[in-house]
Amino acid sequence: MTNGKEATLHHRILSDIEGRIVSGEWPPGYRLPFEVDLAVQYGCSRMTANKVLTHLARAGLIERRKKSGSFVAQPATQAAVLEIHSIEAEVRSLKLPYSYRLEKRFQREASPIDRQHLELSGAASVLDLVCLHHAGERPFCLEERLINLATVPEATGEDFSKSAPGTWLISQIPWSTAEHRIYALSADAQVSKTLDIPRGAACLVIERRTWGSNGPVTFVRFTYPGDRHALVARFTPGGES
Amino acid sequence: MTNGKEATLHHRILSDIEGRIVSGEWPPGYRLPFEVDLAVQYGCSRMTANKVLTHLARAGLIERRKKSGSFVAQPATQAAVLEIHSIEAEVRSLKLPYSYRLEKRFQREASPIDRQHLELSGAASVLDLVCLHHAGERPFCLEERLINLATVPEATGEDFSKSAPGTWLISQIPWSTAEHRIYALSADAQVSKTLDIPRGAACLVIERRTWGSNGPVTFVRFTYPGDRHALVARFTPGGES
DNA sequence: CGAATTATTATGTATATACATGTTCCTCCA
DNA sequence: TGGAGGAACATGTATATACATAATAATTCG
Repeated sequence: MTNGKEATLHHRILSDIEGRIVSGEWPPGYRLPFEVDLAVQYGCSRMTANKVLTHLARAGLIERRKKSGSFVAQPATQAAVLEIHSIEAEVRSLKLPYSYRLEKRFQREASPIDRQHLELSGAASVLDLVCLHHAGERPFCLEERLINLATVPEATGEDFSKSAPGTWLISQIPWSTAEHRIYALSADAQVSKTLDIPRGAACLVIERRTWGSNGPVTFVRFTYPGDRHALVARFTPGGES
Repeated sequence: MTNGKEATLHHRILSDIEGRIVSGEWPPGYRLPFEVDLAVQYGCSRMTANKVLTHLARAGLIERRKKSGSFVAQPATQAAVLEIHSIEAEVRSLKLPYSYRLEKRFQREASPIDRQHLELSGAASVLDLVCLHHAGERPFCLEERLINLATVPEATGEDFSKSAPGTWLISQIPWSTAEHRIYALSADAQVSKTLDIPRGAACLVIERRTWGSNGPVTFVRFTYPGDRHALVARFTPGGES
């Protein structure tokens, strides 16, 4: 990862061009040399140059147009990568003992609000869970979750009293599409009591909607005491780390 | 973009394999067929199969090990992509009139706190800006910014009274690395007055540190009234949109 | 029997080649 | 003059080939 030096031709050319772009030597809109010219310049075949340019295009650094050539792209919207770990991992990275408790567990027909959260159109059964994650003695995060039993019927047989539903779900639906909404909220009576924070204290709320290949899987809202937690997102031009 | 159908061999193979992985047919840890076998199976050359697997590896769906083969990866940490637009674009997407006002502008030697924010070790001059972004009549976002004059000396000549420093900086340093910290905070006296919200109201705070190829560029803190703003982040297994 | 050596295997990188495809530009003819 | 048609061009995709590299399996020898 420290990347002592990947001395392949591919990497050399790639990082050279990348360097020229991020340094501003080749500003947005600049037309870079044609594939054949790059090939001559770096003493490689066109295929290799093509691969590098394809790579850069996929990374969003350049745009390619037939006949016209390849151009340095305009960095339109900053796209930062938000890594979302499991809560247990988060707590442990703070070097605090982690514990988990299931507060409530209902199985019921989806209410209109449930259907809205899960983006369901018709009737469906859902599992409604409320869990509390602790870091040491103090509550760390409140988790309110809906599981769509149409796509994850196996959830009926799980009681989630010992381990959090998030980790169990990943074993069931390993690869899923997700959409997150992040906002701030003042703790109401319920939240302030559950999280043991003053009423009105700022909380960071993360809502996540998850889809598998068979449709909506789960909706979850994490509520964190705002002064005890922060999300971190990163962006590097080339991608990679 | 709607992707009517990219009927290239590459795309066919790619989406086929991707489908098997996200559907769970090939679960995490599963060893997929060797390149030569895939080549036979799809009636293509090994080079083409290799390209597809390389693509999948870059997208993080598989891991490759020499001699052993390629394996479906464990989706360790959910990595969602957070698209951060300019504030003007944000406001306009809400169909509200946007306006901008510069509140303060200082040039000074970096204080210890400035240096900490910009991750500077030695002495340096900085530009300290406070701006207010409005949506319609109401304050939408408070921007507190430090600009490192060592890397962006041109900023001295800009007064930022008409347009926000963010957009100007992008024209100076188009490609930059950035790190974001997102958290919730209760409005103190200062913030509540500036944003015209009750004291103690929850705010969403986004701090961004930016580096160019010549070092630290800027540090900025955006403070949003929490009930009026949310961030959205997405994740799709293959990447792409 | 066990350690060192060698062979095998699958991926990694690079090249030369071929043809397809979408643009642009130029030419030629009505 | 203007527009249809085609040549030129740059990228896109695919193949066959070659050799490098890393990891494992097999073999050899002290």
